[in-house]
Amino acid sequence: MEEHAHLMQTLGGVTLNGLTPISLPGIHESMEPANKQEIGDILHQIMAITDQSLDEAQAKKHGLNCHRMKPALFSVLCEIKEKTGLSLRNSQDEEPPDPQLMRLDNMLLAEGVSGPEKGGGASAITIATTAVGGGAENSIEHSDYKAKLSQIRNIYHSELEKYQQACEEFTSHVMNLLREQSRSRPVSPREIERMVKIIQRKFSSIQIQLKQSTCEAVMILRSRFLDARRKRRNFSKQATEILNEYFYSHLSNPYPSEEAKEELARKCSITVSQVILMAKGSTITVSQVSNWFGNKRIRYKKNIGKFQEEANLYAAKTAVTAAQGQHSHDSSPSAGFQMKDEDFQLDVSEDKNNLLNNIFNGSSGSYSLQSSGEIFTNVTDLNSSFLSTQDPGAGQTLSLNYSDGLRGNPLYGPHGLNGNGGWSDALTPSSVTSPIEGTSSIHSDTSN
DNA sequence: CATTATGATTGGTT
DNA sequence: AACCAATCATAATG
Repeated sequence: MEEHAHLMQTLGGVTLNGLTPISLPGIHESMEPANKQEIGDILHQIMAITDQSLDEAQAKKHGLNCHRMKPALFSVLCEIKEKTGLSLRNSQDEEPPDPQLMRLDNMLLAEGVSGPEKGGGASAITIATTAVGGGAENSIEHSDYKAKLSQIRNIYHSELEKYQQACEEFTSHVMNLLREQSRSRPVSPREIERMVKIIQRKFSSIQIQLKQSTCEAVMILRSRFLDARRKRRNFSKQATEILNEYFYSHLSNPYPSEEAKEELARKCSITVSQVILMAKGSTITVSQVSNWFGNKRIRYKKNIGKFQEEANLYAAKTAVTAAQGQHSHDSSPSAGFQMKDEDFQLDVSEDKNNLLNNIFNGSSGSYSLQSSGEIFTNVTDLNSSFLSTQDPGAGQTLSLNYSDGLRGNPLYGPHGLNGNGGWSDALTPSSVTSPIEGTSSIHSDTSN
């Protein structure tokens, strides 16, 4: 234990038995061999200090504090400190608001993560969603999104709180420590302040990390949900079935009214949820129906030939549906709902022949062509199909280029399609007679 | 991995 | 406001 005393004495930088208080720079110069040994001991003790228990250290500290020379030593320390001029003027580095942090903050605020409580939390999202579609129907995804977002929010807040608490704790701890130390060494309030600042900076960097990862999470969530509008999910088979049925049965005027759209949407959704997946939230909205018809119209018009098969299929299908009770499957192999492709092809060629005959024999068919324009288009169609004219580049709406002859059957051609790139406003009554309900008559025609 | 199909978006038109 | 035409982006397909 004497060694302790020794240590303390020498640690003060002064030899307590000497009267010269300050001899720091020249400590070795005045060293005698005996002292060397002493120094070695001291160093050894210093090295071993970490192995000492807290109590031991505390005791030592206490010993130091109670040392009679302590005030003198303290003043010496003050002096040294003054001299070294470590006046820490570098504490004026007022942190500039860090653009990155501001960016993060802004974003978190905008996303409703760091903003006010849950109520208006998803304001940005609400705007985004309502701007997209009908705004009402995508409430499923929306609520899902909201749930996930509030989850992120909660995590964020709890983490943030944790950090803040830890920071506070640590800061007060350090301050206490410094205050305690200020008894044995000079610690200016400014120094404490600086220390606190350093701590806070450290913690704020952790916070930035938190904010960053939160932002990331939100972004991911966003791209998962909101930008899922860009993410295309194919409609179910049944849904496209229904839509196609409507489209081809109203081929002369494929513009469903608002009510019709609603009904279609409903039907599609119901069918979907009933048959395939109730969960997936695969409900089809009115705007989706509108999109579908928009796409369909334009794509149909653009390349009618490509859709002939489909057209015939659905026409036949609706015909069959319409003529349910009848026994009209005498020669027609396409009586079933799911007819095979070859059967269908056969049917098509047969139809074509019929049509050819009808046209070239003076159009004595049972279906009445509406206008000269229709005849024109039909004939053109046939010609092009026979000549196998391949001009896919022609974007003109008038040139109805068929990709191959077989599909060129204009039987269910665009009766209402005029040459100007739009469906002529075929009125409903006419459509009732010929192209739509006419499909049933056509069917009887083909089966004859 | 290239191509096609298809739902969604955008910008302009009527 | 509905629609068209072009375009985007992704799913399905070969």
